[in-house]
Amino acid sequence: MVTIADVARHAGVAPSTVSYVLTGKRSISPQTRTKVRESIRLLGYHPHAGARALASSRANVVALVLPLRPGVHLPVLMRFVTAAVTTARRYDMDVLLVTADQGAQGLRRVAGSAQVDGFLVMDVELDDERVPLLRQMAQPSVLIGRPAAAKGLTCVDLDFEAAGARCVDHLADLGHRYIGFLGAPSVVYQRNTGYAQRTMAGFGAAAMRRGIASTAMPAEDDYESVLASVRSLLRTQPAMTALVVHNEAALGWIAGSLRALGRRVPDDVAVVAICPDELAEQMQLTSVQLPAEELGRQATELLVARLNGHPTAPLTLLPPKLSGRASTAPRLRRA
Amino acid sequence: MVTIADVARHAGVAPSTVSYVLTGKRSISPQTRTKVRESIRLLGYHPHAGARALASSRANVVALVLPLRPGVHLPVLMRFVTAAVTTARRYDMDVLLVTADQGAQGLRRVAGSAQVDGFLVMDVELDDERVPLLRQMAQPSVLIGRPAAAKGLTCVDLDFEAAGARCVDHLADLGHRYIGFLGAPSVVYQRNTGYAQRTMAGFGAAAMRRGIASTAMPAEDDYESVLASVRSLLRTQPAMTALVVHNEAALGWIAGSLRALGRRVPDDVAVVAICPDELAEQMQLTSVQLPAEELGRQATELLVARLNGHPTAPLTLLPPKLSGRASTAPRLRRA
DNA sequence: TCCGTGTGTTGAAGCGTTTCGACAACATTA
DNA sequence: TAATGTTGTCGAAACGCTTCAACACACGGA
Repeated sequence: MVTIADVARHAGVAPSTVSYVLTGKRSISPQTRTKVRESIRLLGYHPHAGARALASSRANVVALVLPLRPGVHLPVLMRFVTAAVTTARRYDMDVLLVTADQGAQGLRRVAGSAQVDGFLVMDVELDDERVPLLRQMAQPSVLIGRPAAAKGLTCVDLDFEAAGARCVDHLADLGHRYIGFLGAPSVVYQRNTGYAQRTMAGFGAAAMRRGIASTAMPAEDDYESVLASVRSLLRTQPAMTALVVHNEAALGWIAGSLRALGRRVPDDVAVVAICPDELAEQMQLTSVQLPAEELGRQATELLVARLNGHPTAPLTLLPPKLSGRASTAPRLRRA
Repeated sequence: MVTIADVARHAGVAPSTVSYVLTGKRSISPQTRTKVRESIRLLGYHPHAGARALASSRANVVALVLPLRPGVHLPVLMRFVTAAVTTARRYDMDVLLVTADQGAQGLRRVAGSAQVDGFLVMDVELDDERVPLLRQMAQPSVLIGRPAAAKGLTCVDLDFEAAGARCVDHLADLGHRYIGFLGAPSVVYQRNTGYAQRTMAGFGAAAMRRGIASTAMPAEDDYESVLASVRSLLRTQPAMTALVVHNEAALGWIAGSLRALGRRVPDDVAVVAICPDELAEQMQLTSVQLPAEELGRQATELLVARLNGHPTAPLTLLPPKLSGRASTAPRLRRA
């Protein structure tokens, strides 16, 4: 293995000088710098990560804590992962994978052994067992999602309340007066999942604000129950001309269910989804995006900032973005 | 930070003794061992990963090189990842994520800095640019899939030839004499993708062996072209009573296409898929499993074996397993 | 009694970095 | 001219662990 001493000898300088060239923590004359750089290139030198970690107490690795439990939408997850890895690499950091099944136990181990400098935690629940642990750890962490007690933590999330409201506003602007909401499976609400409840709340409040009648139903993820939920919505509110859907698994059956009940999209019923843009694009649905990449990138950047001692806002909420597509397109001229 | 010296002092022994208790590389008396263990617990000691890596030249981390490019089936990928992480943890190793977009460059960096002890490489192509690099690296690697030049490498793969053959045998045993094969999109074959070609080869050879007429078509992943492919198969071979499908994206449209062409599954046409078991279960298709977990586990175990200096077979082929389901179920009594 | 043998423990020397204080050499100011 | 910065480089001391050679001790056999 090529060591820093080899490089130093080859370049005719002291090892510390090589180190300073590498880290840039002291000024080095241009001549020396290029000389050292050349030696590094020639010898194919790579600093030993362990030695570096030991001496600097910085591993240049962040832990990515992934759920991997049933019910997570994998395409979204992977986009997040990609974004996190890419962003981390931009700051010369690597990513260590910690799966959630290792639990708090795993976090403690990884943190205790100084293997990582910080944590990126995905899929946080409202009262997550890991949250108290994260708070008392030496390493900083950034959470995707918002636990109930977010005090002292850094969180990144889509502003789901605003997302719910944005759907209503869009539809209201198009002239709709009776709007339905098709939500996640009811277990999700029972579990006290933050984003689902926040979306509902935002939707409801916006509807009230705009003087619009709203009706909401949960939906399971098979065709039969989607159909049942939609039927129930239409029965409750026969004048309904628009539907907001916050349920990725149900999306595929919405159009079919409506058609089965004699309504066409978008002529009889407009549809707005809250889902990854890719999915909406594929089905040509107007949608509020679930910006996985953006969340991943921002979370990683916040973590890096904290690692460098910069203060960060405790909560970063991404504003929702709506993309108009065919499922609400030609509604401007309605009564 | 609690160091090994703190533990040693607390337990009244030398630091080296603590180290030996931890690693088990020398015999330690039961009394001393429990005493040390107790101190470790009490003080909450975790060995510093960097220091350990430096001293032992073992990082206890394996790199997982993931594709993350379009076209990979994510559910399968994630199952593989989970299996790899879980298995690695069983051997006290962690997993560093390296995405393929970092390319050979990334491999070199990670390897050079001694950050990892070995590589787990997924989604290997027939002539992969990383293969020559892997061969000359100090750290061992295990590949999922088989490059053309596998010499000097350790590979794990499903025996796709046998999988193709297994489908034919199953159908032949049920009495089918005219069988169709619906493959991946044609680009996949153009790309020289190993598993696709091997499956085809196995299918064809088995059909010849059993004296069965076979017809094959590629299929793109939208409904229209699946329908077109199926129609083309039926036109070429009107007596066809069974179909082998090696195309995950097409699976959802098979039954529909057949119905559109006036054939019911399984009464008129039996269907066997080659895909993850979960998918097949969901659609009630007889299938040859794509054992993601098993591949991940085996690959990791092979890597660990190599790390410990044990010799390993250059190629591990998992035998295909067929699960009978409704799509071929009641065919035993056919003419 | 002395010698080998085996078992359990220790001290010290690394492992390859970073970083701190020191120190020349030179530039700036009083 | 002397005092005071500045800039670029160096030497050496950490960092926390593993591991090797060495040692103390108890044991059974000659």
